[in-house]
Amino acid sequence: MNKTFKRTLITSALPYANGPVHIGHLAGVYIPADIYARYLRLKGEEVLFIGGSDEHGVPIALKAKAEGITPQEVVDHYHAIIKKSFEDFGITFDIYSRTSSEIHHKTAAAFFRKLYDKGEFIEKISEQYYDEEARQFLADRYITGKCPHCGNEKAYGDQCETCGTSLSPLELIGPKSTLSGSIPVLKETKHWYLPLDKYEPWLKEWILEQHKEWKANVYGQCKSWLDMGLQPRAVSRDLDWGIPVPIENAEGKVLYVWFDAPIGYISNTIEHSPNEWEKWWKDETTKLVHFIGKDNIVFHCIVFPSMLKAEGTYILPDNVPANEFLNLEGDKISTSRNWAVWLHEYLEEFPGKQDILRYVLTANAPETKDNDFTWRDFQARNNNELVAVLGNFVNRALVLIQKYFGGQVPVCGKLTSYDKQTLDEFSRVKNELENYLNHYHFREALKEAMNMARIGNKYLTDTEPWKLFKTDPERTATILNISLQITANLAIVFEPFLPFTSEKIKKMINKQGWEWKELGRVDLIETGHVVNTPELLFEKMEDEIIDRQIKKLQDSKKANESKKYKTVPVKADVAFDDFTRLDIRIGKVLDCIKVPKTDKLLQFKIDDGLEGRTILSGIASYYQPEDLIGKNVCFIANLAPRKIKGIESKGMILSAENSNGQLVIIQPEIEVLPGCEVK
RNA sequence: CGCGGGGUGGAGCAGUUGGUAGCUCGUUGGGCUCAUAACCCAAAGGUCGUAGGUUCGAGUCCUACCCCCGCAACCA
Repeated sequence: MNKTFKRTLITSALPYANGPVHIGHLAGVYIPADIYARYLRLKGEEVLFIGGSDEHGVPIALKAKAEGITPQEVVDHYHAIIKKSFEDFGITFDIYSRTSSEIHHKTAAAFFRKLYDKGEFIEKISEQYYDEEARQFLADRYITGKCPHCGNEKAYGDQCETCGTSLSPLELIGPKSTLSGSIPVLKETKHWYLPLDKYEPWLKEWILEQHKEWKANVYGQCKSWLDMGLQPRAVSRDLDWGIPVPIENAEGKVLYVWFDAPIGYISNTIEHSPNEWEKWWKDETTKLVHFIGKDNIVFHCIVFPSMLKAEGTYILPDNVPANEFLNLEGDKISTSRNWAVWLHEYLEEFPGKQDILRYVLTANAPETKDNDFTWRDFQARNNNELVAVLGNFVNRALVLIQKYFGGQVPVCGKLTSYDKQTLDEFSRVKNELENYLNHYHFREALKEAMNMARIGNKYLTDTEPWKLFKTDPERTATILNISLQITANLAIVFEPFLPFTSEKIKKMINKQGWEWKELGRVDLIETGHVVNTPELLFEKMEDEIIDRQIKKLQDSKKANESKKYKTVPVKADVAFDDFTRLDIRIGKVLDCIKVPKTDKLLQFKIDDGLEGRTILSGIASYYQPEDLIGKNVCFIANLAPRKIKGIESKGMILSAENSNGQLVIIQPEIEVLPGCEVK
């Protein structure tokens, strides 16, 4: 904590190159990282800001297969889009590289090899499902089968979405590969594990004792993991896309993505400065900061540090300011559902308006909890804050100078106590601002920056130079001189947040480049200097533009749903006799309650015309229990009973699954007696 | 009793080590007219999720409960 650092190494999570990047990426990781990097550079500190694409792993391999191209072609495509999006948004990476690069392959392999030679890995042989048709081992997620708990036919190898229990692929009844549809076979495979349990005592000391200052969400997450106890984690996979495991007899095995990806930070540093990269990674006076989203906390706080520790010569992160998630119009951002604002599309539709998005995403950044991005909020913040406060002040100051002094900076006379008070206020805000930035509170920092513009507006309104000009031109000169100095200060203070705007201001006042330490000075622009004709920094955003964006989102969602929905092929024929063995009936819901401690389960008491029965059904997400009471439902009466959550369920309530996954119960068209058979 | 984060005026959020709640936007009224009907001032509006407890005093500590979000090999 009390360490004095000489330089700062900033890393930002490597985006996965199987799709473009959206506002969530920007808000959670890249904008905060960029603000921090720009701020430190402006202070004249030595900074290196690292980014890059994460290009290995199963999903990319699968996407390539599905599209009939090579994985390299997939990542080439998205890497280019992602890289350009970041550039266009002014994310000032010192290097943005990629994990498919040769240098990364070499670095990651060497890293693995060193740990291997040091004996830091455990070797384990286990049985895993293998798809003989696709000729590869299957990740848990790519195996489906019947859930042993609730009987759902479409449970995944890692989890059953219907009853929510987590599974291992071996538990699935009748497993099937989602790749080829074939039945996978168990095959022995050898993998290397990093024994995280070995590092547990050290991690506890390092995080829980020495880094109490980490953000609550980060610290809490780590504590939770450490308290639960750590398990060895596999660092290799059976796959043909990735970095080959660099030891003998390891054909067909690659480094697992999470092992390879963080090493990308190192490789990219080497690529950027091959001769002095070690000063960034192996010198205790370097401050290492990882900017990530909350899904990456465990990798960056527990796994990667353990890797670095095992290697032995690297420094560890000083802080990991992870953000929570950004939602969009009330819904989770989702690539597969196309519920997102894509950066490359935003840039096309709002050319030159990067700073508006940078502003909105910073002002509403999910720093302490998940936040919501809405287009209405986007519009309001643009119109009421950027236009009305910042843009307006700069415009006022410059227009007044044009009007009264022909654009030539007038003499600053004696300062009144009000002038001094204003400037004092300025330095107070400056201190606050720095404090926030130093502690990664970018949302608050931005608010303080805006306060500087507010101070400017208030200053003009209070001093009323337009009234004074006739009677007291000297005083007017002083006021406008100060107003212009304030404008120059705004150019400095907004540089980390709104770099394009800052640049525009500098252009208008016909000046270039100040350092952060000059913030608060009132002699930034000398008397007699000529400023350029002012133009508007921001424009009002009309309703139609916003409405169009909202409509676009809704349309793409709809299109996506109908496109995605495919009628499932009809299953193999069954004999009539088999059909008659199934006893389907109508029952009346006597009572319905939610099963405690579950998300999806409803417990039904059904009048079946006999002694009544209890049935559990996983439809709580779609129905209020009380709404179902008194309804007729269709159920299978002779399904073997099964205990779920300790309650015996006798039968199964039938429902139809809509394209969006919604379950809708089947009801008879008119009221029928409980216990009627369905034929 | 799985774990973590969150639950503060209409909306979005601050509240550092406990001392009777702040900010931005919105609303209402007023002022001003240099400015993109922008700006400035003022007011209204909160029993800080609920119930207990510790304390002279709690949004801030403790206990229980409720609600929202997320939770490891796809995703910031």
